[in-house]
Amino acid sequence: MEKPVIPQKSIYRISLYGRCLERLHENGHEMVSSSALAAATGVKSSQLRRDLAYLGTFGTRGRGYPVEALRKAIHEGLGRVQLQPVIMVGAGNLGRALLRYEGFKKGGYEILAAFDSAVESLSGRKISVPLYSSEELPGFVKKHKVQMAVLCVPGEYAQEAVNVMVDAGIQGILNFSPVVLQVPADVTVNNVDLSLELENLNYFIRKDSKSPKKSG
Amino acid sequence: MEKPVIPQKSIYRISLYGRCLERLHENGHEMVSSSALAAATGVKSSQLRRDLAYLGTFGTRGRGYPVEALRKAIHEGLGRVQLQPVIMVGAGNLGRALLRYEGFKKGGYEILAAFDSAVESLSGRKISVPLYSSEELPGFVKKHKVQMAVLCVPGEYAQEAVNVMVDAGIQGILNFSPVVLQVPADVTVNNVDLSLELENLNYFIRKDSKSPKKSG
DNA sequence: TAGATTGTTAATCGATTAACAATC
DNA sequence: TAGATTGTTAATCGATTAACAATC
Repeated sequence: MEKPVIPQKSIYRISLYGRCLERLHENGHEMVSSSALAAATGVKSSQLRRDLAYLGTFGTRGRGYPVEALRKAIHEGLGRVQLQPVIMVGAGNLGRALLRYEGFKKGGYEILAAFDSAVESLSGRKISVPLYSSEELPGFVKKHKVQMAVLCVPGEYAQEAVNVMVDAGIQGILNFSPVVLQVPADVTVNNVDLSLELENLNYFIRKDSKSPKKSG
Repeated sequence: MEKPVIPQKSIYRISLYGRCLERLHENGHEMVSSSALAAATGVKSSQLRRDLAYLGTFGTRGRGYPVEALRKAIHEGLGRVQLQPVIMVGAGNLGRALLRYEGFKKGGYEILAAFDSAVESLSGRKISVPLYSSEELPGFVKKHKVQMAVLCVPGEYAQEAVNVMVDAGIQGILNFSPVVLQVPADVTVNNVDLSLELENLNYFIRKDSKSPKKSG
């Protein structure tokens, strides 16, 4: 038995189970069956059980899963820490917007600072975190041992910014720039491409009925 | 030969090819090989050729693909229109942020209006599009024949909002609320779950080497 | 013609699902 | 015990890739 490599899609779903278990816990539920939890997250119960099997065995046959214990096991299995530091690279419209978004903090992610190549032009804007010039990025990342970054720079500067970030030690990048990034194999990039999502929706609307399903 | 059902993942990649072809066209390239285009978008050349095969045959053996003709064929194949109207539902931090994001317009998507349940509390904010109360949504959607919406309301109101939107005739929803939405089979939902993305990154950083790849 | 590159098939790989023995 | 539900295997499905004949 080696540590299993968990597929990325399973990781997404497992996060979803975790979130759902938080709700169940708040509502006072102590046990939940795979079919109930699966229904709440929109997956098949067999898929849920298989996903959980990557992390271990937590259920009781005939009974289901203990809500709170499973929630904890999932958080542990996903390697969640109390507060994971993150930097924002690019403080244009989208970057500043995301800084104001509360959702990150809830999940345990704190945006420590933002970096932009044109700090002076942003002096009028109120930003909730310290704003630094791009040159200070490597020093900051090393000093605060930041491993994750959100990238919101215009496409033409994205690769350049990534090279600097990776050199500085960033290992995970949530990329909002509409560009395919080149990174070493030990760096993870997750892309959120808003135009692509709209384009995709546009294709599938009116194609009605038998369209292949997914969940992003 | 029936119209083929194109998998969603292929649609994403085909959009990417289209974007890359625009750049090649601007740079004066007239022909491009599957391997060059594939390299530029980070896929295997055989996958690219297979993706294109869903739309038709556009290449010349021994030569490659004509850049401009392929670009046009892709836009047509994806059913792109000059200006697709979209509404924003929810004008909180994230919603207002996305309104300011320029990227949508470039792709041919125009956000016509925003809707929020607490219009009065937003009177101080400068918003680039008309802001209406939620009650006006159904009328607006029908009047302007809007088919697509971006959803940015807090999780607890999301399903309720979706029910109204679907009733009004919305067929495609880009969902930023961290909730699994229930919709009829003829409505398409694409989820962008920012916390989930960070959680996912967090799992894969430091798991280094052999992590399974994807591109979102 | 010889070299290059497509379009397409067949082989491979991985992910989902149904099914059921184990067992509470 | 009888009924319920897990954990896991085997079957199915779909997507990726290698390979190559077709052909410019």
